[in-house]
Amino acid sequence: MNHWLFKTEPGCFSFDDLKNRPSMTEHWDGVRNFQARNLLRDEVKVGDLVLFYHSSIPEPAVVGIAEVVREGYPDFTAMDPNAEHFDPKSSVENPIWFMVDVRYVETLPRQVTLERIKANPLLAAMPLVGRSRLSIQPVSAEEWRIILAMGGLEPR
DNA sequence: GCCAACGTTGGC
DNA sequence: GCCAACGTTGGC
Repeated sequence: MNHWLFKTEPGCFSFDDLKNRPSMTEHWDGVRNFQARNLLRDEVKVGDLVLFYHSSIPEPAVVGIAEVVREGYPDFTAMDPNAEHFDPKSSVENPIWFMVDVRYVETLPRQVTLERIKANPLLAAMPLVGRSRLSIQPVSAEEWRIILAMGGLEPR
């Protein structure tokens, strides 16, 4: 079982949006970066746990945990001319972009802000800290444990 | 709103 | 295959 960090702009799609879905699940669509695509297509598996990160806001932070409930399948929004992230090069025969489905698991009692993450030397290796713009990032078992503890949760 | 980082595109 | 131009991300 692997751990991940998924970035989203809460104005676009937030952790509360996920929680408030009747099924508490949602497609993670719209990823249009090859490195992130490769992770979604090949590495992210059912049962993997995800740190849900809010970016592009005054206080960027990890706000909760989600679980992968469906793995790597073609992102159909890439084939929809009316969708925001339509890509004419993608087709049913040759899908370029992939997505997974995630389900709400738990809200962190205390948000783990980027500021706190940067202040912790044990988290210095996270791509998040190094100005990476990667929207799907691997998280080590130790980083996972530390961030949950910083968020006020027991290890899981 | 600025700007640094960095991924993508396209001319050669 | 190089690299300059360009576009996007995302913290500040």
